[in-house]
Amino acid sequence: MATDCISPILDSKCKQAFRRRLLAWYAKHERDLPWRKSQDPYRVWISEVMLQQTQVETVKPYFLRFLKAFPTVKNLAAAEESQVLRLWEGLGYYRRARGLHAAAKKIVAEHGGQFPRDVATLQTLPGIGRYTAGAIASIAFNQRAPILEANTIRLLARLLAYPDDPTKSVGQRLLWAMAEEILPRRDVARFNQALMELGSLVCTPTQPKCDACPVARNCAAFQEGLQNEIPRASVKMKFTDVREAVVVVRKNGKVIMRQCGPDERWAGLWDFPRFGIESEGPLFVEEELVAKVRDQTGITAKPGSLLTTIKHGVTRYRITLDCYTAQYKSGRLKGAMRWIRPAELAELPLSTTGRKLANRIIQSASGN
DNA sequence: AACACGGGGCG
DNA sequence: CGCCCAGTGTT
Repeated sequence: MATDCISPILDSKCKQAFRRRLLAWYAKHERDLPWRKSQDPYRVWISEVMLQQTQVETVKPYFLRFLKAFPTVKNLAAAEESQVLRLWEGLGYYRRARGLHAAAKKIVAEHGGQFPRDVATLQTLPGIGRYTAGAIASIAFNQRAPILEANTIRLLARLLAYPDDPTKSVGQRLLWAMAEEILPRRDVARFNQALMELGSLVCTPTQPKCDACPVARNCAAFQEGLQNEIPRASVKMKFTDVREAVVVVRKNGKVIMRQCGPDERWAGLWDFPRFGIESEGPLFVEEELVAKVRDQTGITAKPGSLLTTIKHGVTRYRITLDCYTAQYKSGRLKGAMRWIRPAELAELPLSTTGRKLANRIIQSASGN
């Protein structure tokens, strides 16, 4: 066996056998996913961006709805950003939606509405990094471009029995090189998707189905019985607990909302007045609510009942969110704040917590 | 190299 | 409740 190979499967004969086994397996087990109906680069692009850090089952309904609203890159480029965000609502990582919209405009303006075909040019578009560029180039254009993402990191790490954290830069360098080494000359679109499919369906994070794996004989981890230890877990980020409050300030049936700025959480989405809570005890909390509502909105309001408490996580924060009502007393709205009617709430793009709250307001305004 | 960025699914 | 997910961009 050649000693300059990254792994046994990179020996050229083994490599060919590996590809053949993988493709044969994929021919049998390929899932029928909505974005596999065609190789239209627009559809591939939308799906790949939606799939960033988001599971296949979650993406399906969003993809179908999005494609119905914006069937082509021109439709997307011509859309209102708020409409794009509205269709993204609930999917998370909203910068992806803004990037998609900006990239669509750029493709129309600078590329005549035609998708770039090469990895380097694809990577100049917002929201398209090394993985997504490789995915579009290979899947839509069958270019010989490697990909590396959650499924294939795990798969390749096991094939190599790579003992360290494969998400660190050393491991990434190695695995990107391997992802390129194993690429076939043709059929790259199917090959790359087959790698991900195998990682997703067989080479799973826990309880990998090695007995059903077409390339178990190429897998160093399996040969050494290490499939449950590899890949080594990455250092986990620890959560910080924080308390936050949102306040539904009401006046003549309207509520105060604002659009989040470009450099903050939920950029482009609308939100209720929201802030951290430091004090303990209902009296001190009420005092803090009044002060922070006034500071943020310019309005003096009297806090009412605690509507609900929602727990959710954002990055490293574990947030306990208390939702209050409050009644307008005095003052004028400042900055980006707006009075919004309940009916308008339905049209604005909101975060998931914002939507939960908004639904209650819409309900109580229309129903009883 | 470390963080920020969401939210849901699953054991 | 902790881990994981078809990553990207900024610092």
